Amino acid sequence: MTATTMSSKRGVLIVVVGPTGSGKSALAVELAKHLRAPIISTDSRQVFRGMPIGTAQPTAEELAAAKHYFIADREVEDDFNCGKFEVEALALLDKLFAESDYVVAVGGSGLYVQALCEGMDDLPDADPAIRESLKQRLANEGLESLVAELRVRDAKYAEEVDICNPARVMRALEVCLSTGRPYSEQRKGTTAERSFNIVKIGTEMPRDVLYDRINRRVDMMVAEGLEAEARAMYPKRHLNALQTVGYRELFDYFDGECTFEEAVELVKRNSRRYAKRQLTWFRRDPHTAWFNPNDIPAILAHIASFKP
RNA sequence: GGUCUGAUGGGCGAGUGGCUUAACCAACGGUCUGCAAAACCGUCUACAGCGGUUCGAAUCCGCUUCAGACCU
Repeated sequence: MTATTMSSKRGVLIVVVGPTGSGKSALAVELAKHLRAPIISTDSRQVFRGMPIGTAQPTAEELAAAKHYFIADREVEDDFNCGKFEVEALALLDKLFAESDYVVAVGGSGLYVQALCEGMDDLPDADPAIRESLKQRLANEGLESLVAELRVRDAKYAEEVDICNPARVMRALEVCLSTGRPYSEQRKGTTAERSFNIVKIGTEMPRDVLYDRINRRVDMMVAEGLEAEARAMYPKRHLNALQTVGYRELFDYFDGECTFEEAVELVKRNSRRYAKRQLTWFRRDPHTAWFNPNDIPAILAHIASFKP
């Protein structure tokens, strides 16, 4: 990014990414305090109310230290996705940058970060009726049937999708059906222009240290009352918001499918796997500079090179 | 000292001469454009050691080492 393009921008969005349990939230608060910046969350689960422990939402202390957005500000019944997030977050940033040179974004949802920084193509939300019928067909006719239809409606995309992945096949079909046009034709893959500069910071640490932190954090969640939180959500377990590590495993325990101890072990394992997937996602972005999350001076120095 | 049993990849655990990548778990790598903490894909070829029998041995025989059980 050149100095001339930078000078036309309104401010700097500091995007903190990294695997779960790597200290993103705490780092974000530190940066927010130093830069007098608000924080917006790029986490697909922390947006919901009623699940503060299992999703490791910022603590009351952290929330008091900086203004947070997209934290526990909607119900689990509400539809939310990366597309909605992009629209709402951009509108919010427009206001925030009117008052602050810096805004910090933190969260572990790679797709949300992508939506915020690169933008999503203009594709429709899922039509509930279409999605439901596709789910039925998947259950009744199998994935092959859906793949066959995709070949007819969008041969190009059928060639490149992972045809073993029902979620991808269904989404493509869903877009074809709701727009009457091939999915691949509408998927531009272009990177949106943003009115602010973006600095991406990744939190990095040795794998064994990370895993140890994750394991201990799960134990802490249990100590803080994860079970009761999950039990309160049990009646809503079919909602997408509850398809979340830390809850699904306890739902299985409530259903008598495993012991409590086994459920907790699974929460740990699935958190580790989630962390690994996050790393795979975030490592791919060459714009991310990786730091030890405790090395605030180095991180601030890096940010300073992107003055608004 | 003697007898017996066992020794399989990080773990568990099949497989008793000739497709076995056993399976599973963990771990690791990867994919990713509206359910993304989701949904997927891939990798990890071991048989305690040595020698022998055989066209061919994880599988049969002998010795060695180790572990366990039992006997004196």
